[in-house]
Amino acid sequence: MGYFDDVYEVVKKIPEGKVATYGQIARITGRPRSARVVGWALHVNPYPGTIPCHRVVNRKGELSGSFAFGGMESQRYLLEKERIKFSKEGKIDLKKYLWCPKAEE
DNA sequence: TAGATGACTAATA
DNA sequence: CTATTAGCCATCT
Repeated sequence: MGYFDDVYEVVKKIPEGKVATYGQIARITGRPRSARVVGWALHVNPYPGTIPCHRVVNRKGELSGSFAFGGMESQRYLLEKERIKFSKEGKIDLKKYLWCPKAEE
């Protein structure tokens, strides 16, 4: 399905202990303005065992509000399990945990 | 088929 | 800082 596959390819590459934003994935996939499509791709999430949706957050580093895994609790749990900590407001410190694909590749 | 919706972001005022 | 507009593409009605 076109663009969705690109999104999945990128999201699958997110290493443990790191998070990525929709906009970031959108740029990597070559569509800097398709952040919505990224969100939709994760929303349908056809490969829940392959797509680490919990590592994808919005630009502010917070959870997206409508999680498709079993609630944001699961997302928070999974992230904390990967050494990612949340601030009081339930946000992630992007300064430390934001994935740097350029450095990875 | 056409119009509206959605886990978003960036630019502009 | 907030509010509004536009852009993207798959899916639903």
